[in-house]
Amino acid sequence: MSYGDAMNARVRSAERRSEIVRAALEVIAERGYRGASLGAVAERVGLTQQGLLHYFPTKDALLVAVLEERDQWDAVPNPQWRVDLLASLVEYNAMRPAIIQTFSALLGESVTEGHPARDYFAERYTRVRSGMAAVLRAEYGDRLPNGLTPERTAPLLVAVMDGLQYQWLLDPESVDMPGAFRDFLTLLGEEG
Amino acid sequence: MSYGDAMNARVRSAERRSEIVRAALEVIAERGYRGASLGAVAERVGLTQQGLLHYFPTKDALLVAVLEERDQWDAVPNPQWRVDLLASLVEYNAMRPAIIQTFSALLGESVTEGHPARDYFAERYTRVRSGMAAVLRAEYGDRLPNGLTPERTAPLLVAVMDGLQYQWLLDPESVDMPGAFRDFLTLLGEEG
DNA sequence: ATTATCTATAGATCTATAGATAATGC
DNA sequence: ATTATCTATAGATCTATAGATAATGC
Repeated sequence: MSYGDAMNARVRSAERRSEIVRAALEVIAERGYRGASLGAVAERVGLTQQGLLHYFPTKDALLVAVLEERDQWDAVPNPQWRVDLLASLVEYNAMRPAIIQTFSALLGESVTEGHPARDYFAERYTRVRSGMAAVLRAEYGDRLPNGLTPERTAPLLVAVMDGLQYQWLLDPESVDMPGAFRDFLTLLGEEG
Repeated sequence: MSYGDAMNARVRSAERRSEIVRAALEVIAERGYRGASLGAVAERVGLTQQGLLHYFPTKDALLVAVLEERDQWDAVPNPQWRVDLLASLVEYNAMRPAIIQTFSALLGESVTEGHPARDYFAERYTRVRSGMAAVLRAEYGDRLPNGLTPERTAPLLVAVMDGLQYQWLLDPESVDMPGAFRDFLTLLGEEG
């Protein structure tokens, strides 16, 4: 008996769902959310579009699953982190263009009106900024060497990460994303 | 006779085209490029969708006009600029959420495969980075006070501008975009 | 003549619903 | 019984082409 035979229905269904989510990540990377069709996602997992709707009853439900997946994949920073771990994260990201492309495309779309991912990103950035502030405080205390507070530095840190991703996705040959990010960290760590 | 009567056909046609481009900017801000329909743009200028196609024969042709408009509106930085002019530019942007939203949405979409604005953005960032490097060199010489070269600092400067725009669009109450950008400039200007 | 605009419409999509059929699990 | 999947299809869009009509300009 194969491994597959030993699985019960619940497990198999969960696996199918995560297969579908993975396929959705790919299709969104290629075409954005609005441009991604259920049919294209379904085709990638060998289902018809209607078969896919058995697992996710609407297109928005599938997007929710994609966003939840992300929250698992890269947790919001916690104060245990140190700044040099962020540099490693950026290096790791540089090896996964597809996933970065998915979320960069979604972030861009999310600023348009009534976009289903808008609240998700707004809330996520609130959390990420305060998580980053905590990381900075744990590392430097209430003042960074350059004189700024952790709370004022956090949005800059996040902005640099996101902004570099766009430049890098558009022109990976010309933009050394991890190197540029380390340069930014150097700026933070120096005495003002 | 009214002003309108004095205009010749060429002028009137050019005005119509720029009305359409303005409407397209709005609709793209609301729905992105893929989500923007020609019909929605046409409606805003009191035309049918087919009437609009008289001025721009395809949807992509309209996008090209939108991108050209932008190049006029905010020219690529030139070395005459000083760093504090950039801070004013960011303050100016903070008064124009709609236009920032248009181009943030387009930038996000542009990283998806075969997007018609992709080459535009890739080339634009190449120009903007080298323009920014020139601005920084004019201000600081070959080394910034913090020790980085203008060429290594330019991508960071651009990333901060873009990244802050997303955070600010998603949550304008919580993000002081111009203030954060000035903080970043402080970081650049301090002795390392 | 040329320009501006309209109606009609072809041809592609896309999401979602309805309902059938086959396979799986208590 | 429930779960997985399919076919058929309604109902909305969307872009673009064809061709008519009205208005404008040499």
